[in-house]
Order: sequence, then C-alpha cells, then structure tokens
Amino acid sequence: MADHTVDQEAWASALHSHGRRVTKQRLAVLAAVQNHPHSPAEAILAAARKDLPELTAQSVYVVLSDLTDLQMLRRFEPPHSPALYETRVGDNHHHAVCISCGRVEDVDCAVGHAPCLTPHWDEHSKPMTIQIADVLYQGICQDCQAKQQLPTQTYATHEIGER
Amino acid sequence: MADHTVDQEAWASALHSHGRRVTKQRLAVLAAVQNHPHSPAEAILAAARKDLPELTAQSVYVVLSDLTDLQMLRRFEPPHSPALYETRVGDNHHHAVCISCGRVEDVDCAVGHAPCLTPHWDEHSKPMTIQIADVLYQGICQDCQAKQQLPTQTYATHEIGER
DNA sequence: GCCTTATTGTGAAGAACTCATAATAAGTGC
DNA sequence: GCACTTATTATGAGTTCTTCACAATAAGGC
Repeated sequence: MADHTVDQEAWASALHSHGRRVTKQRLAVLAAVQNHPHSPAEAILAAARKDLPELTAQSVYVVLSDLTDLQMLRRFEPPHSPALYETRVGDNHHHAVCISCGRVEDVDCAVGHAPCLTPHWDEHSKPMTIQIADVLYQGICQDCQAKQQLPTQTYATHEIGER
Repeated sequence: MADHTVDQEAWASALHSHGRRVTKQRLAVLAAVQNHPHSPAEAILAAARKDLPELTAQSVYVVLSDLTDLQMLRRFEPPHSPALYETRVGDNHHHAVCISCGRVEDVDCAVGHAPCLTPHWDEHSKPMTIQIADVLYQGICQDCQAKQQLPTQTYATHEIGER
C-alpha cells in the first residue's frame, strides 16, 4: 500500500475545486472506491467503515451520486447487478463483465480516443448530440471457462453477483 | 397497422422451436413489445392488457425474462431507468439514450458487423472471451436541445422515465 | 376429451435506492 | 480561537422494480 496522504490531498483539492467541503465521509468513500474498483454501494460502505465505522449507507448513496455528478467518480450498471463505481474517470475506457461470475475488467477503447462517437442513425430516427459512448462487453472469463470444462458443472446462464 | 395474424404465427413457431407452449399471454407480451419498443415491463403490461385484461404483472416479468434468455427479446438497462425490452434481436444494433428526457433511439453499428468485439486488454487484466458488445450512447435529443435554449428552462440533469 | 406438466396468477417479500427531516460539523468572519 | 452559517450527514421510513413460493389454470400429446 502506498502513502495515502498524497491521495487524500489530491481528493481534497478536487473536492474544493468543485465547491464541496472536505469531509472525512467523502474521503473515506473516495478511498474505498479507489481500493475496490467496480464495487457496489454496499461494498463501498463496508470498506469505508473500516476507517469510519459510524458511516451510514444513506450517506454513501448521497456521496456516490453527488461525486458521480461531479465526474469525480464513474458509475455503470451491468445487467442484473447493482450500480458499480470506480475512480478511473475521463479516460473513456470501457468494461467487460463475465456473465458467469460477474467479474469486471477494464478495457481500453478499441477504436482510439473517442470510439463510436459517430453512430449511424436509422433512417427513421432523430439523431441526438452524443456526449458519451459506453461499451459493455459481455463474455466468459478464463476462470469460468475452465470451470465449465468440468463435467459436473452445468451451464449457469445468469449467475451474476459475487456477494 | 399491418395484419397481426402473420406476426402471431411467426411468434408461435418461434416459441415452438424453443420448446415453449404457445399461450395467449406470451403472444400478448410479444405483440406489446413489438408495438412499443424500448418499453419497461410496466408499459408492456399496460399494452398487453388491452388485448388480455386479466394478465398480471408477475406473468409479464416471468415471460419477459424467459423470452430474453431465449434471445427472442432483447433487454437493456439505461442508467436510472428500469429495464427496457425490444423484439429487434440478433442484428447487433445499439442504443442512444437522451439524458434529459430518456428517449431511446436505435443505432446501427458504426464499425461494421461485429463492432469492438476485439477489445484492447489492460496489461494487468485477464482477457475474457467476448460474446456481446453493447454500446450505450448518451446524449441530448433534438427536442430537449431546443427546450434548453429557452431561458426559463433549467438544466434537468437526471429526469429519465417517461411514465 | 383426458391427463400430464408447463405456465400463469396470487400474495408476499426482497434488493437497491431515495426522501424528509433533524443533528452535526466544515469553513468563514470576528 | 470562537461563534455562526449553511452544507453535509444520520435517522428512519418509504418507493420502485423485481423475484419467490405455491396454488390454480390451461396447452398439447395421447
């Protein structure tokens, strides 16, 4: 583990520049998200409570959605799973989700810096001004692929959630 | 409106080929999804009840998720919105969501037939075998863009859901 | 038409998230 | 450093979307 003081100061100044007060709750949530990327609110609460036991779930929800609006955090929602959060923002990366175990991996963009930002519109649709293009890959991770080779293992279609 | 009998027979044979019985509930749900693409379960229930008033919400949920597993329907979950369903499957198209009003438009793939199916993996991540790449565009539709020009209109950040 | 078993309806429960309001504490000025 | 103002957090309940267990119903094969 590296020196967390550096991160804390970076978070503090980022909060300041967005006109937010620097509270231990926000710092704890930010640290928890950084140490546990792709985690749901519940897991972030659990992690943050190791530093700050009196933190409540509702505060975590408020902080997460506020920081997401500020673009200090990024939120994404895999199918059949609660929303996940991460600190890696602004680099336009995407995600791959294992449909068997729910594991999430980061994926850099395949088509350069701003991929697929110029969609081909249907003839009958009204074009929109696109701001974000999120790509969600779904597949099977190496571990689950290995498990499915075993004879006793039945094909688990929708077993997402790593609880 | 075209002749619905044709569609019904197509749905019936598709259900048969998946080993499912042909029930009026399934046909009503399929017709409702076809006539109201990108609709949540609640709207599908309402639409299907016009043909079949005794249909229940729980049946709709069961039918929708079963038909989605069979790939006869496609399900996707825009942020801050319940799951939406559509009958257009197997053509690898994507979706654009207006972050202001929640309107959804279909988008054909920008990069050909199977776009972005070869992600660039992080150095530290374990590659997965990718099966699906869902692209979710987020932007502002023409109507909302026009509305935001008006002085009295405040910037509505997260008003999704067309209830 | 009858029978078997998939399918649907019933009623309730669960997970994830949000809301209203009171308590607390961060930052500002003295 | 201390009081004050207002943003922030905690409390407790409520909402929404979805699923579960089990009984009632009906589709399709004989």
